[in-house]
Amino acid sequence: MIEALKQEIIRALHEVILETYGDVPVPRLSLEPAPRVELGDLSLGTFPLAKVLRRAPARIAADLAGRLKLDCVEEVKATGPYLNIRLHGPTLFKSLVASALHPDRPYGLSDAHRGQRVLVEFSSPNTNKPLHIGHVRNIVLGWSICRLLEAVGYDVIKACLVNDRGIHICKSMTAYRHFFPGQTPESRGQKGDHFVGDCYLAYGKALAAERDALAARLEQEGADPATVDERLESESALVRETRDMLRRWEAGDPETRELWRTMNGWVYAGFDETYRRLGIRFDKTYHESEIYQRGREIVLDALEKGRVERDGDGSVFIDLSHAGLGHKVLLRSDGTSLYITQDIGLAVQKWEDFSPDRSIYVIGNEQNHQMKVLFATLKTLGFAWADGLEHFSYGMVFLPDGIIKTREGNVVDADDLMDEMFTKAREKAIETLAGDANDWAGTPGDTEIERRAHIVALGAIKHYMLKYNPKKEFTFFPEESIRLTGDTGPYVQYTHARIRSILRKAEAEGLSPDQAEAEGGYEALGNDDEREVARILLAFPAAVEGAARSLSPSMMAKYLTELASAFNRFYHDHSVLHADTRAQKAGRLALSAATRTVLERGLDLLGIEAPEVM
RNA sequence: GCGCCCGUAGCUCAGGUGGAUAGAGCGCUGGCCUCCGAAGCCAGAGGCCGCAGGUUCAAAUCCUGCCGGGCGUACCA
Repeated sequence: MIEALKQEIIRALHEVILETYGDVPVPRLSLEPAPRVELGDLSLGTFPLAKVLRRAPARIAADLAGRLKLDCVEEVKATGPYLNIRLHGPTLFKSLVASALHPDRPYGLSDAHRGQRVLVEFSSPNTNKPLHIGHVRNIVLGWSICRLLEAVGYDVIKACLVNDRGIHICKSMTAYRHFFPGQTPESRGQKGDHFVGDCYLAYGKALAAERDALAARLEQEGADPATVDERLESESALVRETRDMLRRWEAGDPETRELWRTMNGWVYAGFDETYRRLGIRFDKTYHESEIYQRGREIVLDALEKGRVERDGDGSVFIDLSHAGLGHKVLLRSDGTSLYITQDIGLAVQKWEDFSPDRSIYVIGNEQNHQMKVLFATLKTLGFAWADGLEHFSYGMVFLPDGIIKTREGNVVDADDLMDEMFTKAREKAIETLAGDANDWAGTPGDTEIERRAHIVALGAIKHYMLKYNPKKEFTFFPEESIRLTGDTGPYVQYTHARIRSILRKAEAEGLSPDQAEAEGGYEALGNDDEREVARILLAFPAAVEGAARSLSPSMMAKYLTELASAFNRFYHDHSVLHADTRAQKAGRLALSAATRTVLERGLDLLGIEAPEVM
């Protein structure tokens, strides 16, 4: 196995160091993939050694290069401060393929965190409008970090919080009564979440009209125009009605609750459909309406215990000045709760439900400060587990003409995006099918074409959302998001499908990857393109570990593009099935099969499907 | 004002805890389908890594200042 091989080399290096420099404290040695094939397969930077030995790095590399001798090592070269190791070809390919194709121990996955539990909260939509690309980035990131954490052994709970109560849904409800009475998603032939979203937009539009009228009146009366919003708040019938709606909801008014349940039900049906298309599911869904009272009780309890204080006006606040965060109000002077109040309740609820070692919030960086305040509050309230809370902060999604404004409907809707991408992928699939030179089994019917188009469409969208550093905000360019060529999901998927195609053809010839050893295939491998593929395959476990540790799907996306690119170069220049000898054929087939499993596994860590054909 | 984040090729971005000639995609120019699927491959042009100092044997990477952008700084959600 490849890991054993690396360990063997590290052990040998260790010995050589002791032989050469006497009894010195040797730092942990880590072998990294060499940056370029010409240099070798693995590299050891001698900088840490230089520190301990107080010798020039280049000198150390030269000393060690002359002494390291192992059967599995073909050549050791010192290049400046680096020790570059070229492995014995057949040994390298053989152990690599054996690792990659091992049926019981999935290559690249580890159980380093076996027995540890992590809860990841993501998506967390409001129920007054459909999901847009901002949510999609959140969802796709959340899903991928879950997969990455699972890949290193964590027991992962995928959780979602639905903000199903509050003033926002009351706005949609108010607008529904006024402008869409008696209508339903069915009567309108519309997804439920889209219908409720239209209600919300209608509310915004009606309010804007009232505002314009009021502004005109104020101007006529010669009043200060700066007071428009203030006056609107107090004079608008619509605003009054909405606030009244919220009050009645809290009081449990049956009619209000009934409308709320109905409209939320429409939204959930719509969300479920969108999640289904995205291939997302949650282990646990929390509803704000079910836990918001919980936070209130916790705060009142803390008040009794003297951990928080009551201000002169009746509001309850916590002093976080020890954390440099000043005071934070936790209950309004009228006794009602704030957003942070339910956040406290939710945090406690999550702990009681799952007691996770880590609890990750996938939330935009606009809430960095609020998250800091929440964590500090929980810590100050005496919850020791608050140390395990993490904010996975990602950058906002912008549109080419600025930030997303849901209130104005300036959004790219998640469903629309998937529709558009699907249409494009479908056209491409039909075009490919019409061409010659492919081995599509039989004549795929419409449903089969659509199944493939769906896989590619989602691959494109997810990869586009994941390939950028999550910390940075990114601008969503519609043309780029639906691209099928270049550094995209379909590029990696295509490579996978091509390998599948080769494997199918080989199978038809009675050839399978596991014949490589018997056929002497590993001895037949070794050109630069093959070694380049091997060099990258070698780096997969480290890529998974690194991406999981830094919660960085973009690292994995980058890795997969590199692997796919190296493989494309390889099989473009070296035919697998038309190789010169049977041994070469068998060796290349095995290398291809190994690449395929890594591509599939890597794509899975991004939440992307690896298609058999495209 | 204060806090956090960002500024790398025409455009969009990579460049884990400083280290081997600064990379990729798109776009542009020019090649490759009697050859395992051209959603592919190859070549070329294109960069005072925002500016100025500093630390270091070594800085795109660390420190300071400045310039330019983003997001926060609610008894909103």
